[in-house]
Amino acid sequence: MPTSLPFVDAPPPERRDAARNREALLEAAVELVRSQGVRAVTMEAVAARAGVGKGTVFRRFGSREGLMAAVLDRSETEWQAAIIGGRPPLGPGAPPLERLLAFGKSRLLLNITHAELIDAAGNPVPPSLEALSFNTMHVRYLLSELGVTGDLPYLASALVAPLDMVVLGRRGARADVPVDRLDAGWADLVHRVTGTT
Amino acid sequence: MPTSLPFVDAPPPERRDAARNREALLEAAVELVRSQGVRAVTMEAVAARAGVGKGTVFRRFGSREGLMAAVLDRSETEWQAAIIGGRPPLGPGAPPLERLLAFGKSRLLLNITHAELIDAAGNPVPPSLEALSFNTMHVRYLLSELGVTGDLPYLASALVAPLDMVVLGRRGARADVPVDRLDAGWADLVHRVTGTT
DNA sequence: GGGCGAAACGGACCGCGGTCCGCTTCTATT
DNA sequence: AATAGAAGCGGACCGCGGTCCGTTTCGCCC
Repeated sequence: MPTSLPFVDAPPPERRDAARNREALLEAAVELVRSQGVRAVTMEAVAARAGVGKGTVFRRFGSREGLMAAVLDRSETEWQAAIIGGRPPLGPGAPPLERLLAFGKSRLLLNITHAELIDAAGNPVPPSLEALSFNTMHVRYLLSELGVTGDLPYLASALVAPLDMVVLGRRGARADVPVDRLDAGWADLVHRVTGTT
Repeated sequence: MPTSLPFVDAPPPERRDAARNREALLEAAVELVRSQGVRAVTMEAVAARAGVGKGTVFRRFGSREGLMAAVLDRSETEWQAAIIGGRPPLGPGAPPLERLLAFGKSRLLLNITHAELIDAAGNPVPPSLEALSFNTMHVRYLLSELGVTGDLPYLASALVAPLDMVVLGRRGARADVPVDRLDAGWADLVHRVTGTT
């Protein structure tokens, strides 16, 4: 008798050695980022440090971007938890507008902090319905709470975009603009879009 | 006696062979893009097609991104001319709001058309005050014409961002969203930001 | 035309991301 | 414990972006 009843059609679990290697690789990657910066994280270096072959890194994470995304995922998950179930004004409990502004500021800071990593993580793999990222979903929800009408998915993307631009640094705001100003600018943008004062 | 008086401190002109090679390389690159797509444009392929060495390509364009930017520059310049001095509503003559909306639609289409190329061109080289790209400068100007007050540089970037997001495809709108909707969404955004109906 | 310094050239070379495939290790089953 | 077949492994190999430096070409001046 199996120790736990599997869900029907559940994908077979990861083999034990595979899981061990995944963990070792992730830890190696995190440590390399911490000690030598994102640029030093080559697939071979990570493999060597984890004591496995290069092929294994690619099997587990698919690509360098995938590996970076996995590294990023740790802090990102934590942050998302703070949004979903944390304390106000980031988490539920505060009025929507306040939450929205807090979200923007927090996301901005996070983007700046993890700029290199986010950049190295690139686009998430699936080119399909990932349009509904966590960020846009959340903003979209807050907009609806605020009673904003219109193409909410689009408006949400449009609001999130300037926050990301800072990181991508592409044809837009530059890093030498002080954070306060970016934050203030975004707040103004939010007010204009939501029609609040 | 020199055939033309040089400007003071003007950088020495390009040597004749250098100019010839630049032209040949650019033509080779354009032709490769046209016939085989952006992905096929490897530095070695371009060099071979132009009948020069690989090193020359790098000397002229610095990097693959630089080369792509140079290729892109051709159509981009033409487009910019249409904005600056073309016929209304894109060019001067139409009311600012109309121009702004025309700009958005046009830019959106252009971004979609040249998506691969723009992506391959990456960030422009100088990480300095390039905050003032042509697009943001123009939007900023139109906003001021509309009498919008506030942090105009920021608002301009924020408006341009969603247009670019389509291309970068990052954590935002996806390619499978119909263009009309992107256009309509952007128009709505403009109205909200500018406080117009 | 000849000579000279500077600019440009070209291709061998390097590092890294990514693939491939023969070999090893795990685990379910009896 | 033995076994079989699937899952995982690893490192040789490839292609491309980018660098380097000895050689060639250019164009100015005599």
